[in-house]
Amino acid sequence: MSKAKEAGAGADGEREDGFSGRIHGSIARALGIAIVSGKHQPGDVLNNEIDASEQLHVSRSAYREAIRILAAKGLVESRPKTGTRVSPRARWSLLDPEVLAWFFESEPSEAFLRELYELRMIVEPAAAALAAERRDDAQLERMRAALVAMQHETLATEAGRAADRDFHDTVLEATRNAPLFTLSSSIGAAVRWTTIFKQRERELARDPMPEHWKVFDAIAAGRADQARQAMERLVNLALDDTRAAIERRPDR
Amino acid sequence: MSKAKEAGAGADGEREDGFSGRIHGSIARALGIAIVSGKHQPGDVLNNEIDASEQLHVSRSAYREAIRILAAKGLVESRPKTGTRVSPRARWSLLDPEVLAWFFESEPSEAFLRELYELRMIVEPAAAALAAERRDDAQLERMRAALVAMQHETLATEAGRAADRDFHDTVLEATRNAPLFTLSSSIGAAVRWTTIFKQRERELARDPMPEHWKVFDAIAAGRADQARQAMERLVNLALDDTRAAIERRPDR
DNA sequence: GGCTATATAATAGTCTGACAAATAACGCGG
DNA sequence: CCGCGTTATTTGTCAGACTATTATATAGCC
Repeated sequence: MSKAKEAGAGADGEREDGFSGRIHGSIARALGIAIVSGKHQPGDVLNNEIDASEQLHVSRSAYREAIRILAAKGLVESRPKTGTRVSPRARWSLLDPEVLAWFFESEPSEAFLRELYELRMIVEPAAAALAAERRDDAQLERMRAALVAMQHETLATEAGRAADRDFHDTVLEATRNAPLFTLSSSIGAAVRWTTIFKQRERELARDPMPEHWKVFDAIAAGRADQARQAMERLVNLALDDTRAAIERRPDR
Repeated sequence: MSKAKEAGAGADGEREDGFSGRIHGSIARALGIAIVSGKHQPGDVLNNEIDASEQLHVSRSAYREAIRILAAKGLVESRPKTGTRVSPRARWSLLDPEVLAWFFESEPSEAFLRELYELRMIVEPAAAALAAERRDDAQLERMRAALVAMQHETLATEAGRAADRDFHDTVLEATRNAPLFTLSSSIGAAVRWTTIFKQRERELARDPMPEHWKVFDAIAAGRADQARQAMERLVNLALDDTRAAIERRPDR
């Protein structure tokens, strides 16, 4: 009863958007989702800071910090007198992990998914080829361990998915190319959110292990072209499964 | 005497870091550069908000907003009691346009440049191939116009460089792949900062127009493979010139 | 009448100072 | 030696006032 702030509850407070932690973070998230989902279109002007912060029942500074986050990711742009408006899509940092996550929170469009896979199809095979030339023994060992774990756990368990992630991350790390690593890592993580979806749909999609092992073998043997082709098949396989899952459930 | 704030001047204020505009922006920039240049290493803890904002002669809120920007780009992470610390490099948004710009402000390492070109070498040829399949007439016309302008102005003038940018941007746009567009656009812009450098060094580097026209012709003809190969040669050419410029002036 | 300089108003930007919440580190007691 | 509450430090949040910027409207000038 002492702290009037957040006990509030009832019908007025509208900040029960899930978890939270920091207020500015959750507001940025909420606004970010509203933007990438098209609820706020590029060009739209947001409410001024005073009104907006009042409606959200937060202080102006917290709201402003949220806006700074969105601005840093290219989603909005603020200027005095004009206000804060949603930036054109071309400026959005579409590969930022958080932005990507926001996309996947409100069922991304099929077109966007396709584009993401297309990018993955460009980047990951090339990464595998580089990895074949540059990996060291320790990395190779981590890849093998990850695949073994993945095989035992399958993609149905969290541990299995973690192992999958670990394998791909190690491949990227082995390219010794930092920008490539961050890029592909974001995409991979985002796309792999659909793995759960995919898994839920078709009882168990095609077994991905053979293709994974082929990638591994090629990298271990130092055969760049072979690694590239194997990774191409692997991504294509994932794309097929995801596409099938989407077509079977066009629930919106 | 009324406004005690910014008259200050003299030897105490240390915020003359170039242009500015918004304070939080310039502080984010300054800190960002300090981080990407290695002045603040990953793991390092920044001064607490009160001390830091005092040292910079800004309010705590302005400083906090700067930190939010850096956090949004993955450069730092703050938690109560522990403070704000520089994140491991793996979390940095290396492809964010601003982060990239900060890198290029403090002479990026040769290794980083190499990695960027490597990524460009992966992405841009693939983009050219897609563009060959998907471009429409209007885009084709813009590419031609850009190349004509580029040919007249040469890369020595700002107008010429703008035309170059325009050509590459249109190629990317023609892929009709938004993530690919933002990605390659950032890289291209960043790498093209070195064009000035490159141009300054060798009186005039090799004429880039023939390769540009070959890319254009292939895209116009709808020959994906040919476009890919032409773009490969183009990027390779740029890489060679840049490398030559770096080796000739290892001034730091 | 059309153009330019100026006033106006609306908005983000900044500052100050206080209090709240989280949590790592410490110390106390079992 | 280990668990558990206490404390200190730091970020997080709040409130309200004032400043700077700029788009728009207005008035003045040619």
